[in-house]
Amino acid sequence: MERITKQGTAILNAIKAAERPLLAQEILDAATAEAPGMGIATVYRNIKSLLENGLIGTVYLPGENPRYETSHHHHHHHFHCTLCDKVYDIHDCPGNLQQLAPDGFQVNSHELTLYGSCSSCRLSPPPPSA
Amino acid sequence: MERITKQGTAILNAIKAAERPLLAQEILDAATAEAPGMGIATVYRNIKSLLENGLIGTVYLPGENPRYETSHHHHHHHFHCTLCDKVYDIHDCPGNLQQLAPDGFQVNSHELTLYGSCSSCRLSPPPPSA
DNA sequence: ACGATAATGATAATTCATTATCACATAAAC
DNA sequence: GTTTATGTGATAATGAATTATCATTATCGT
Repeated sequence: MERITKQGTAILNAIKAAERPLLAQEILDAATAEAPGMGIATVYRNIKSLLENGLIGTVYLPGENPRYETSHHHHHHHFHCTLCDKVYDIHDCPGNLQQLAPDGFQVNSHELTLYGSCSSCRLSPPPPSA
Repeated sequence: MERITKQGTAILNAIKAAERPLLAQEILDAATAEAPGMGIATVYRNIKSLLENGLIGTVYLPGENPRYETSHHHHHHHFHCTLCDKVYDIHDCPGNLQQLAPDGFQVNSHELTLYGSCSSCRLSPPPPSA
């Protein structure tokens, strides 16, 4: 990916604008608004390139496909809205959790996912089967 | 799965004895000791049945295939040893995490995974590429 | 022990996300 | 504007986990 294309630009713009981790399909949906007609293969090609360049990072949540967001260099967690399925960044952290582990176990890092309803869904819930 | 078979018994025994969540392949490995020659299809068939009967539950960790453990009816978390890749139950919990979410977000539940080295790996580390 | 039928083992098929292929379009260097 | 090679779009292929198929085996009520 050495050349600047409107598809590549749209993909990076979409990821940056979202300010939350997006699935490959969500990236396609968002970027298509700026570059109509683009395909999912282009999304995967650009994701791969952006990951290699360190511009974006991968977010894994339990039982879900990977999501991608702009590289944050600070520790953070995620909130998964069970109504709209959007995932938001949480910039707070419970801190050191060494205390939770049994004796003899050393905790080096942790991943935390919160589940519930996001602000916009609490104001106007999405239709049940959407 | 209405009949009692030595394969089915071996599978449930393996899951119970482990006292930690196992991958389908780990269940096969463990159950094969009690019922030699069994295949992975039998493991999946029995997992499905045990899930339907509520005897076991599914554990999803970020970026990993599902694991299975005996149904606990209490809230708990998991510790993933990055040296041996075993996953252990953690029976402690940081408690209510509503405070971490932004205003307007409601937290209903959470998932926490701790990463580090388990007690047995700290005593005798496994070979690097195992 | 017999018979009906559910479970198994081996393997093919499926599913679904991701990657490769290739003809065509299009950046960018000249 | 022309040239050259990279990027794209459409789609086939791949990889890996899971499920279906089917002939055979084994459970269990009789």
